[in-house]
Order: sequence, then C-alpha cells, then structure tokens
Amino acid sequence: MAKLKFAKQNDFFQQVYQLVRLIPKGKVTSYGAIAKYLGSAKSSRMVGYAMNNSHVQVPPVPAHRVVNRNGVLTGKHFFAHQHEMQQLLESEGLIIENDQIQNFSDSFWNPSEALQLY
DNA sequence: AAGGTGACAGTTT
DNA sequence: TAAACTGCCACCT
Repeated sequence: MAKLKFAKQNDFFQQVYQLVRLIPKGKVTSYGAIAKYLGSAKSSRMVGYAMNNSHVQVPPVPAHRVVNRNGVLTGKHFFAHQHEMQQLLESEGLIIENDQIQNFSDSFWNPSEALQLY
C-alpha cells in the first residue's frame, strides 16, 4: 500500500543531487562536468533542469556551487533572491564580479578527478 | 502518449 | 573577435 511518490525521480536527478552535495565548500563545478561524470555529457542542460527541484530535495542541495562552463552564475535567477547565489559563494571565499566567478579555473572542482574514477 | 522545454555546450557565421 | 544557431537528452505537462 501507500506507494512512495517521491521514488519517481531516482535515475538522473538523484545522481545529480548527490554529486552536487559532494562539492566541497569554496569550490564550484559546471553542469557539463556533472553530466559527463554521470555518463551523459550531452545532458548538461538536464543537470540544470534538475536543480529546479533541488530546493525541495532533502538534504538541501548546494545549487549555488554549480555554474556554467564560463563560470557565470546563470542560475542565480532561480534563487529566492537574485543575489543570494552570489552572496553564498562569496561567503565561501569566492570572488564574483559581474555575475562571473573570478579565478574560476582555480576554484573549479572536477568530480571525475576528485572522486578519482578508477 | 506525444510533444515541448531547458540553471548547457560546442560549432558555425 | 564576438554573437548567434543548433544539437542534445532526460524531464514535464
């Protein structure tokens, strides 16, 4: 009885959420890197799409640590307050200017390398 | 059930 | 050089 409705999105989204939760504080990654790590390099758009439900996920997903390939805070508009994403990143020691992360390459966190895929 | 969508990325003009 | 177009694939209505 009582089927669990939230067991629906178990495939891609959950993997994305888990991976995003593994991003260390002060580090950021890109949608493409996540998609590639999950095996679907072409599904980078879907990664961002997954973040739409990130706010209802539990535990919460640090979506602010995910930006696009250019290091631009493209998803800031999806936060409660437009500057929330930037502020969160700044509180983690990152420098953001004109909605773009400075020294992005230096703060980039590559899941494939960090998790040391065998 | 089928079509439309998108918090991207890569290619072309 | 920068801007614009297309591909993409899993989710959503």
